[in-house]
Amino acid sequence: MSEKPYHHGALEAALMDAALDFVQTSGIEALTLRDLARTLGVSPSAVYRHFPSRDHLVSRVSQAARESLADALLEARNAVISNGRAKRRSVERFEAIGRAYVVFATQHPSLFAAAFALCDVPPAAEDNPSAWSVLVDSVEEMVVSQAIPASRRADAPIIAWAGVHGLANILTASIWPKGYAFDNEIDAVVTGISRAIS
Amino acid sequence: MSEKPYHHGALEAALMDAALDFVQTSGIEALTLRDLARTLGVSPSAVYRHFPSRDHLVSRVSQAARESLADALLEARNAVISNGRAKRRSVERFEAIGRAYVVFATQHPSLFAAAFALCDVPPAAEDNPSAWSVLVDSVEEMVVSQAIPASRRADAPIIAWAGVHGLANILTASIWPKGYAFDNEIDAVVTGISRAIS
DNA sequence: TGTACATCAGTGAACGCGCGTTCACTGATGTAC
DNA sequence: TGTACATCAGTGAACGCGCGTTCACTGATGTAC
Repeated sequence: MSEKPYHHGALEAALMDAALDFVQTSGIEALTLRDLARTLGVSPSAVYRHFPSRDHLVSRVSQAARESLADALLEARNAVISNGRAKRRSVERFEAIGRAYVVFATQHPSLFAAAFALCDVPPAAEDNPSAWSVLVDSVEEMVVSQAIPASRRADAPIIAWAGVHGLANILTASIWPKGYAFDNEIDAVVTGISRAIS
Repeated sequence: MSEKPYHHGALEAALMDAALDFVQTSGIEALTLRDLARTLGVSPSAVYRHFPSRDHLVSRVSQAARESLADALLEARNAVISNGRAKRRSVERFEAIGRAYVVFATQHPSLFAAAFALCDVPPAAEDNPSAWSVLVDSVEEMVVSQAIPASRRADAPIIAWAGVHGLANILTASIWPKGYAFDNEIDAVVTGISRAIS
């Protein structure tokens, strides 16, 4: 470690990394410019060279969280090795995305919450990759393979997203009703979604 | 207005009312003891006569929000006038609950968020009424009327809750994907749930 | 019914804290000739 | 290749702010006799 590690260095990237680290353990609401600067051994005002305000930083971090969720979905979808035909295969890929959505949320609850945190500053660019696009593409794949009827094309994405997003929130917000223990809530919801859109 | 409106008065109830009012417009995270006291014309320390800490107040407010959600569900369910038989009627009541859940969220987004806010202080009593109980009862009603198979009894509540909770969050968090406008997203999800559990 | 006293719901000043942001600045880096 | 200068990414002190909570207190209410 040099004494001036970021002078004319990659402070912006380091800020993003440190912010994401922090968010994973403490949540995005607790994210603080001063604490972040402290972590990197930099003065609070240095942050303003790279972000106009805390809100802009938060917006960027939130987007990064969304993109890493989307990455996880793509990875899970691409990992599916199906020995079925196109029809069966398209459904397996779709269900892999759904499962991955909930798994990501339970494994990184604070990151998941940050991804959908309310934010005054709109994102400067589109999400890349975008979880919504991954979902819509997957539905289209199922329509093409005739796994689901074309008439469900419009509604299937919102039905699917609502299901996994709801389960993800329920599981991560620790609002699970007491006395009810499901081992297979992910399976129940994902297969329920498949029935709903068939 | 007397000069000492709450001296030996109903400060606790007034605090809860004012807190719920505040939360509806500004969100529960922004709720502040000092601001609340200011609103009621009372000193900040007076609040400590009724709540050991801010977190305890927040916990109570969150529970009150959950209970008013449950009230809305019951009201919607009881308002259903069905001229069908028990089987059809039980489904109509079930779907009314689902719609009411999402409608409540869109009409009172901050209250809805407060209902499920993370909270260090656990509720002192059970929710009364409890939205989860309303849902479970409704599923049971459908099983008894043979609207859904008994084999779905265990999974139906979580499938249904996930669906409406997800849609409610998506609609109120203003994370709706741009370029997609649904008029009937509530219908799509509620009827999707019915298919999923049939 | 009146009085002495205990209880209890408030007051108001103070505490320590950490935040986001601004400002004048410094010193390293990059550039033109 | 060396030098003069502009640019730019940092520093560090300061600002105003409002928070949750504590404390010794006061004065109204309720109670026993």
